Amino acid sequence: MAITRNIATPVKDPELVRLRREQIVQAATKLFSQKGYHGTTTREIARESGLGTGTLYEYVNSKEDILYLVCDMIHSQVEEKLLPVLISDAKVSEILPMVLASFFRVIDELQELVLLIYQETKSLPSEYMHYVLKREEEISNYFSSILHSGIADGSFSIAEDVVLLMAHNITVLGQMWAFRRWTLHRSYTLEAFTEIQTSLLMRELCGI
Amino acid sequence: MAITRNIATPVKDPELVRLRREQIVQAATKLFSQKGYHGTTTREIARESGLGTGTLYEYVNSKEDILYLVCDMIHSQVEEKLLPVLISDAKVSEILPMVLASFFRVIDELQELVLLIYQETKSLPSEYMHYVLKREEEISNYFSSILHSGIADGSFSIAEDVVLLMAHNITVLGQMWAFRRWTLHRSYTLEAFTEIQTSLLMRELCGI
Amino acid sequence: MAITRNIATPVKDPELVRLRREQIVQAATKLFSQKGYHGTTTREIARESGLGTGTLYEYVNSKEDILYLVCDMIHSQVEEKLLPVLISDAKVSEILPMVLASFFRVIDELQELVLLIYQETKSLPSEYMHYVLKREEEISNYFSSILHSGIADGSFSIAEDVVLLMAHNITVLGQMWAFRRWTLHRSYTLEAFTEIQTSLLMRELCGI
Amino acid sequence: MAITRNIATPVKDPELVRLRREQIVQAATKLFSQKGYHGTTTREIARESGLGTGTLYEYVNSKEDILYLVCDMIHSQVEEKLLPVLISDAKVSEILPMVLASFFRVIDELQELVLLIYQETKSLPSEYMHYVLKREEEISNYFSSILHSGIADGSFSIAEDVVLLMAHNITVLGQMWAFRRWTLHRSYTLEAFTEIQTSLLMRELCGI
DNA sequence: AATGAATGAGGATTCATTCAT
DNA sequence: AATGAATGAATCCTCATTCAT
Repeated sequence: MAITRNIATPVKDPELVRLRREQIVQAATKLFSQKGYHGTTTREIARESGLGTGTLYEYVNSKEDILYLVCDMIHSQVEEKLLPVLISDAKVSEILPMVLASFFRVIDELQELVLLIYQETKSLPSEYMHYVLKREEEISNYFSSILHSGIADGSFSIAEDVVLLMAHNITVLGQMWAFRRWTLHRSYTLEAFTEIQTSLLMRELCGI
Repeated sequence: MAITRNIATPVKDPELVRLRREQIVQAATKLFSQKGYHGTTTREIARESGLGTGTLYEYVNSKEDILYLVCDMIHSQVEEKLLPVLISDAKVSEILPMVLASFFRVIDELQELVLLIYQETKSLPSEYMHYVLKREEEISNYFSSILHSGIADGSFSIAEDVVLLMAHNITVLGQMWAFRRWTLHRSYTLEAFTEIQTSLLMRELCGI
Repeated sequence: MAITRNIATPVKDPELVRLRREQIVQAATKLFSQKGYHGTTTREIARESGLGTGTLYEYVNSKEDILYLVCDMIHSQVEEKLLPVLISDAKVSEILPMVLASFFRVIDELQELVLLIYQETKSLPSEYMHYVLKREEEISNYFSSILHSGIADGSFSIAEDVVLLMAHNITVLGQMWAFRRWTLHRSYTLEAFTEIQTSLLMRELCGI
Repeated sequence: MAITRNIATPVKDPELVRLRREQIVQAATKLFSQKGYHGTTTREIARESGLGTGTLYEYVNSKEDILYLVCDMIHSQVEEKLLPVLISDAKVSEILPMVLASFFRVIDELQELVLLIYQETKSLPSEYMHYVLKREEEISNYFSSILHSGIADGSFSIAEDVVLLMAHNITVLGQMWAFRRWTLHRSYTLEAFTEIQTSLLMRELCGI
């Protein structure tokens, strides 16, 4: 379960808080994607959320809070789409390609948001950054654990100390589909991209 | 030869322009790395450059110009450090590891700057972005051409249509050393990182 | 009914908008008269209006907007003072002297403002200028219609194609009382000025 | 002979000063006409003059000096074109229409400049304004003296105390051709304008 | 709980003028 | 006498945040 930073609010009803923050995050996500964090004003976020300028600040203490909530939400979405596949009880060597395919598909669907995270994380105050990076790391961890299982059952022939790096490689190569899209989409479909990356990875893992 | 966007200036002596812009870029690079593009004021850049507020604007037309110059300079530095190795006339299968080592070393040295590019390119107006992305692509192209040679002389056994993607993979995995440093540097030294990435790559390339 | 350019504002209560803009216009009018448009800063206008710097910009989008509002208001004042006389149902040959007297009196009262319009209209962006010139023309039109009636009922013996020019002459000779005041006020009282101009005009009109 | 304010210069050769100031005034006149006084920078004036930024300030002490020189030059041009006609020794009643025709023609030729004076005189510091207004008044004086002669020889039947005002009227109605041109030129040619204004004036003067 | 008007610190940019060469 | 690089005070405008209603 992901650790999430608490954000203070004077509003008592927690369900209402959840609802309003959802409105805010949805609006902010849209605007940040279009115009960037710095290019978006809190007024715009309020309007897009359907809230008053003041109301926004009942549910959030600063613009940075909003960015944090957005980042948090994006990670949740990635995880949410990834988890079902991870739980499957197929053989490891079969799971990995499936997970990769899901992962790349998620990235493809959430392109704008992945981009957003890459570009705006550094705008967060460092205390928030901690949380966001933690979430980011969790994704790598999924791949790590698959790799470990694969080594354990003999499917993969790589050294233990390579695992961590490979997990990062996978994560970053997936995200690359979002942040290098202008170039990559010209030459590859998502399917081609997925197939090539998967087969390259299998060559690394199986030495074939 | 890199195409570079011309930036208008009323100053006539081109040598002086070069000199002052160097001061400006150096100051801006430092400040942007520390506080981000949006977190840095033009006044700070001027002061750090040792110029008056007005003088800054004799050499640059906007804050965005400065960011562009910074990006441009960073790419130049990467290329400058990369080129000597690329020119070497060793066998392709020997060149690649050398190039990788150089590339990763450059990234390591210019960490802050690579990070900077990743985070701030999107703050450029689109006309500038064009140039910056072009430069970025040139780096991938170096790797592409090495891969092509390797295929040609039989050193590498990969399909032609995989080349482009692999070149991007290499570029991004290198840059990852900068933008995931907080995690990676905890577990790997630059040397270990280089060695693992190289060997993984050779497995992909040679099918061993 | 005068067409007036709409100026966007985020403030919702139209009555408040009216009130605040009135404050702003009053302050700006005073300052522009004293120091000219370019010599007045937006901060000064804000302070003189009793508003914060930021508040000013809730009711106005630029300094040019303020100038526009000032011009608009001046024309409204001139018209407001002129209309009662125009509506009177006296004979045309009697109305004209009355209208002239009113017109010159208005100019005398609003001297500074008339001057202001003459000097600063050209500082408006062309889209605004359109509106201001339209308003200006309306004043000439009042005189035109009086002259036409006079011709129709035989009071005035001038050709139809002279009417327009005479209307302009009247307008400009009136405004002259404001923009040549330094010289004229030395030699004539408003009453003398009015009497002479009126009698000269009647000679033109009646050929006497 | 017009009194002209002296402007200090470190340059010794008076002929050179005259030459350079001519360049400056010509450049400034063009630019002020196009973009207004405030919209024109001293740098632009220097460039258009073919001088260096610094050189400009060898011949002029401030931007206001330039405006003054421009105003002065415009008045000289008006006078220069007007004088030949004034000297003529025809009968007064014949001279006036000729003078009017010349005056209106000059205004027509120098439209932009007349406009310029109207709009920018107030930008002058008050000490300069004095001189400019004096020059302006001289033009009225020409008309005054013609009117006086006409009264003296019985051509005109108007009271002495009307003369001054009529002289101003004439001046302003002429200038109107420049500053109301957008409206007037739509309805009248210069010739028609001249003819109507002249005949209206003769009605005033001769009571016919 | 909701609102939106009010605020002022802060930021990018301009430009008349100076002065060393 | 000519130059043009250097300057910083000044300006318009923005926007995150607050607070009275």
